[in-house]
Amino acid sequence: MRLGRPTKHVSVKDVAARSGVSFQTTSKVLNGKGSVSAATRARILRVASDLGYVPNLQARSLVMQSTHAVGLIASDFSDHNLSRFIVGAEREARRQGYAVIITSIEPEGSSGEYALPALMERRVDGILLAAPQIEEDRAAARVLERTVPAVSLYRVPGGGVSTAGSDHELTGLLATRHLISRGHRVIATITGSRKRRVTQSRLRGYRRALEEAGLPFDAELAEDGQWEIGAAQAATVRLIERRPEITAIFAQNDYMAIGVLSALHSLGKRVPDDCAVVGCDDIDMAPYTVPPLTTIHVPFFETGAEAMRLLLTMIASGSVEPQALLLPVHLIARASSGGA
Amino acid sequence: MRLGRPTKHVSVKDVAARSGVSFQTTSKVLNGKGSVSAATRARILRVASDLGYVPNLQARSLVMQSTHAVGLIASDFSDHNLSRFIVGAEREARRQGYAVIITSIEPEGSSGEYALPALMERRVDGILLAAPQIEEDRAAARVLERTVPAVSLYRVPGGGVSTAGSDHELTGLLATRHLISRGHRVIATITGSRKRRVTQSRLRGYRRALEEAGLPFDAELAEDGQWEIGAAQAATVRLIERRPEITAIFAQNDYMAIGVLSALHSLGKRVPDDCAVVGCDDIDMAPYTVPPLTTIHVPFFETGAEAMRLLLTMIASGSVEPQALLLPVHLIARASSGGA
DNA sequence: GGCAACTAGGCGAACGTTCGCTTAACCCTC
DNA sequence: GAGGGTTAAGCGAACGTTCGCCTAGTTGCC
Repeated sequence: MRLGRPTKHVSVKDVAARSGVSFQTTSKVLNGKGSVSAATRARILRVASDLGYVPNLQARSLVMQSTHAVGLIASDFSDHNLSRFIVGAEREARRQGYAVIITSIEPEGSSGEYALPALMERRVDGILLAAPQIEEDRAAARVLERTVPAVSLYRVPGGGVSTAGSDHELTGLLATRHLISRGHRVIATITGSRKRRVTQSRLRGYRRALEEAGLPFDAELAEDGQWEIGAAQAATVRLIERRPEITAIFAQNDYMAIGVLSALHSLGKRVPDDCAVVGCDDIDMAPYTVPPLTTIHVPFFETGAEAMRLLLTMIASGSVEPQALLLPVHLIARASSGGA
Repeated sequence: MRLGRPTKHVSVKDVAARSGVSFQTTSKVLNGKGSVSAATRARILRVASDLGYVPNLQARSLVMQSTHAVGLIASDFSDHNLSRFIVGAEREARRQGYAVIITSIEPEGSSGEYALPALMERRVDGILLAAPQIEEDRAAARVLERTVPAVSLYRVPGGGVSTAGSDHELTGLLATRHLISRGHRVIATITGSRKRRVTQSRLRGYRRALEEAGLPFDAELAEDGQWEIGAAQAATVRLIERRPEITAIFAQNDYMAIGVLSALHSLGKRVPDDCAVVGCDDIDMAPYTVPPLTTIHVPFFETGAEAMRLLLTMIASGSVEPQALLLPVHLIARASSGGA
């Protein structure tokens, strides 16, 4: 049984006292700076390890004026794509010796309300934004432009903040082109939340592909699925009832595509024979849906890593010119579009 | 266009200088301590807000000897269940004004190697462990027992660390009982990694249910699916080929259950008529698989919140008696077991 | 009108670092 | 043997806070 409080932390002064030198000399040794004789250096190092010395980064960052920590503001960690992004970002940060402080914000919440001030208080060296709410948060945008380097997954009002993401228009384009090349002429689409930029970009890609093929755009073929399985399922039912001649559906993400598959199944439609389905994102479940889902691979992991890399570069260089990173996407053909 | 570096942070001294008082008095006002006249209090607050003063938590924690930050060590954020857990934990931490620093560790990595020292350097007040590797990491366990309050999702060697989790044996029991009550007699199971405790607990529940019903346990009916869709799919094929009389499969998580569904589909077996399927975890996709998946609901979100609550209580009270939190689970019957 | 009690605010120290400057001792060199 | 250069180590200050103690000035009371 343990009794009492965890052991007190040992400081550089404790190490110094035990080795009979000043604490500044100890600091020099521990940082490999200044000139210290081999004998005392060895002695100090031994004592430090004996005592279990662990440097206090709080104190260090106070004098260094840099915490080597970045903040990550996310809307919802349990979103699968977002968590891939976070994994990529965290790993890159770790590789470069940065800590990551996370704060999630509620779906309706603004980042300026809690998350941003909380991170500023902790004096993070930079901020990675992965919350779509920022697209409408002018107050937060103003703060971000002035105070700390930031990279966002979504466009920040004013455009003064760097962004990183994949080519969403290309995503819509590739998906729709694929369906057209398979001979489909009546292609419906289920979109994410309409007010989001991703949605608009992917929709633009969809329309461009139709145009290329000389097919008309029909607003009745586009339903709002709000990024949710259930909503997409309902949207699919509405779509098919309204327009039975539909032979293909492009869902703006794989989650919704799963809802589409589920709806088609319950309507007695065979996939891909009666209706083909293409999703977006390439979640790791995509190869295992029934039937396996054709989708556009979106490099979330790499986006996270690249976004973090950009952020850390900005921090290191002190540069503030906003950049816009755009990562490529590609189609993965599986059975749901008669693909493989 | 922005030019130059982000603005320098304003300190309590800056505020003091502008208000014509000592910085200590400013500190008092900002913290609501000590007695200050209404006039100067108002003046100081105005100046602070004009200058955009943001307290520096680094400096504060240096003197307070507490960072109000906790570390979270996870194996893989993109694991859906884990991210639910993290969301719950983060939200509870935020509610209580704590920051969360995340570090993930690679599948083979030990937490002692990087994650633990990194968090100790940052002087976190406590650590939440969500990495199964800890079950075999004696070195990390030793560090944890001595230095900092911790709560783990997995049992830590030595047992000196509090744990939080759901009742895994009950999980296996409920799932198997359900299948038995539906008339099944040859029930296979697909397990997670064999060396993990969860796997053993769920397996124990499975065996207990069989025993209760007077059914024999047959090792040939238990296949290792390693928590992965693909492996589960392959395992299902092996299982069905070896024992065509199987009429039900209990998968130790929903991911693997999806692999099972996919395998059964490709084998031409109808679910639930030819073979019933039950999963575990109740991921949000479970209602939308084809057919909808019967599963055991595991409260990951609540587990995260409760684990964090326990951790913060331990921190606040200075108590170190290890506790073990066990959250209840329940069955959700859907079509894959002929349920609803 | 003298003394206690309170109020408003100042001051010094501490938390654990890093950094630049100074000092003491030693070794060369002319 | 005096001067200059080098090396090893110490010292003071700073980073931005909080905290306890001290001191003037005001008020209240008998």
